[in-house]
Amino acid sequence: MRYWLMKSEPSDCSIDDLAALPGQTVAWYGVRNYQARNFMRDQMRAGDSVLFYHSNCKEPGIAGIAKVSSTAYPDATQFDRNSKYFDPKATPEQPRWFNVDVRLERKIPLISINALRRHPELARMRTLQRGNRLSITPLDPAEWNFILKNLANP
DNA sequence: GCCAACGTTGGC
DNA sequence: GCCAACGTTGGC
Repeated sequence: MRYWLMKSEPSDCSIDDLAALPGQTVAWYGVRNYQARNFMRDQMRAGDSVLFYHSNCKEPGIAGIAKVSSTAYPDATQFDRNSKYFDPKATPEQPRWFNVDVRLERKIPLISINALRRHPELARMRTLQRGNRLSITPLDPAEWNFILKNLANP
């Protein structure tokens, strides 16, 4: 079982948007970065734990706890001409992009990026590194445990 | 809305 | 296969 941090722009899908969806589950479509795709396609399994992170917004930070609820399957938006995620080079026979489903476990009081930066235990998190842009990053179990124990208590 | 950092593209 | 130009990300 692995641990992940997944970024979502609240203007696109916020934690409250996720909570309002049927089954509180969302297809994590629209990832168009090969490294992030490979994480989903090759390493994610149902039951993996996820930190749901709000990015590119007024208060960036961890907004909830979630779980991966499916293995990866072809991202439907790559075939949709009307989608901004349409990829003319992708075909159903040779899909390029994949997504998993993510289900909300619980919303938590926002752990801001500043709060995360305050803890030396988390200094190695990819999301906190300068210039990091990956929207999906693995977490060390120790980082997950630290955050859950110290920062995400109900 | 600025801009540094990074990924991708495409000419050569 | 190099690398300059370009587009995107995302914190500030």
